[in-house]
Amino acid sequence: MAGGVKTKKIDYVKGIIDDREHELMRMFDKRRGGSVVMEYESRRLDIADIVISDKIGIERKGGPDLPSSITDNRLPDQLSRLKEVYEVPILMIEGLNAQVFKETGVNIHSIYGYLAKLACKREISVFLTVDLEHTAIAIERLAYREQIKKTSSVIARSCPKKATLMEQRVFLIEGLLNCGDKTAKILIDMLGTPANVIKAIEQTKVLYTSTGREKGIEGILKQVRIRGIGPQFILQNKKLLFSQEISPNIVSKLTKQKVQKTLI
Amino acid sequence: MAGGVKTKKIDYVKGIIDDREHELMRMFDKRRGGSVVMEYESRRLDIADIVISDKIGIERKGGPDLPSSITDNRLPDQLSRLKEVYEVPILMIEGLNAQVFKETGVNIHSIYGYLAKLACKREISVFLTVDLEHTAIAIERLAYREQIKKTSSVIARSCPKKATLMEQRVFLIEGLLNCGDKTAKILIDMLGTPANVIKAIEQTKVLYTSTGREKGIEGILKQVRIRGIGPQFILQNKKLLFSQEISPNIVSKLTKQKVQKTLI
DNA sequence: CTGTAATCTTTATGA
DNA sequence: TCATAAAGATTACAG
Repeated sequence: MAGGVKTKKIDYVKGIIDDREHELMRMFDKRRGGSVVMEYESRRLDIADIVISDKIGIERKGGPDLPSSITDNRLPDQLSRLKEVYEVPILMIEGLNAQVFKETGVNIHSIYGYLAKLACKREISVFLTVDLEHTAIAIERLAYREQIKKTSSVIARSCPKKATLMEQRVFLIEGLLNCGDKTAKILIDMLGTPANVIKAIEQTKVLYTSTGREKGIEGILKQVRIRGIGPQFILQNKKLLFSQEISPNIVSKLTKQKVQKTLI
Repeated sequence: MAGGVKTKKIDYVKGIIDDREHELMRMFDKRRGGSVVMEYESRRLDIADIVISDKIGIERKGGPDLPSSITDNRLPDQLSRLKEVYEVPILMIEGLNAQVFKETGVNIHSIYGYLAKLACKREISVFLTVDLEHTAIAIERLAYREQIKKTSSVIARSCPKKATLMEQRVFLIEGLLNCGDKTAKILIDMLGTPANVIKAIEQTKVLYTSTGREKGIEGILKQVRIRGIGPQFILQNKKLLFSQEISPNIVSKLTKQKVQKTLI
């Protein structure tokens, strides 16, 4: 191992930083060498301080600067523009501590009142960091999540390799919408295999009243009388399993079409 | 003004506080006399630490406690319950400072990684305070806003999106054997829908050498050239999806056969 | 949640 | 065809 060229894995993320944010850029430079490195582009930005993707725009606000920027209405203005442009607008507050409140003569109530408003309206995500370095780390993490990790990984679905076949099947079917282990177990048990469960969902029809409201279901799954399997279950999972309406884009469209065409 | 009985205007707000939050209650007691006084009720709460209305539930987390509660999955659990019950779930982080990070052995990246996730998903509001007193102030402000001011407080429920359809699909396909988020994402992307992935697995054959060793695969998935999809992947998942060789027994065999027979 | 190490699978290469 | 090594992905575990 000694002398070996054991290469550590490095992920590169991109971002655009307002050209006035000198310290932040220096900090990113300094942090090169970590497991995630930020390859930023410096540019004059009107709306945000840092942009990570089309969706995510960040307004960075130093703790000492926060109170005054609230009272003179600068921050609310910036944020209202931010939220109009970015789907995920983030206010990043850096280094807010007791000291800050001591020094500024601003009424504490106005500051927390404003933060309370943000929390209630839920239009902006508030992100707090301790100091400049942590701000950089936080931005790296946001970029990593947005650019590298992408797939939700909402719950890391690690099905133990040593599980029985039945357990693995239940686990798979649990991935359906509105389906916990209980429902999954019964479905597998009734229909035999996961493939049959899929097929059953495909072949089950939703019945409507004359006014267009869902009335019930018709088909195989009607006979499986368990709570939780009704029109909603069928509709949602049909969409999940079969709907073609989405346009993903990792691979070239041509290759994709070629591959999909070979499916019978 | 001197000697006059000019009564200061006082607003009274109400809240329910978990009976284990002693310091917080003491702090509210101490603050009586301010322009907003909290008339709290102490009660054992299961899912929040402070409740301000049927809409707003607050989970209070001390800075020093934050890192560990993330790594052992306590916080994610608490928050997921919180957001199920309250329309406006709030995580209140108190006294997060440099000291805190020094003391815990937890990786900084983990903490900001989790906060980044919260910010991106926008399911809960994060509220930061400097210390206990400020936590009390913040809660007063929230309550004031909700109970007294009332104006337009309630959220626009902007993006209720729990997860995108794509994420749900990846989640489902991850249930296959030897399939993590990477492989799942590519499969969905290539084949369009989960149903197509299943179909593709069904239609892919495993090739053997004359001596009976697995040589490769033939079919649609051959064209999806990614590491991780070979004979093993096909064999294991075919068994998972299609093999009928198992006999579970929740339901009577007769019913089961009747149901399965109706599948085309 | 992140980092790292261990394990497994496919793929490329050489005999 | 077999054997081995390299590359990539997933799983398990610790902090």
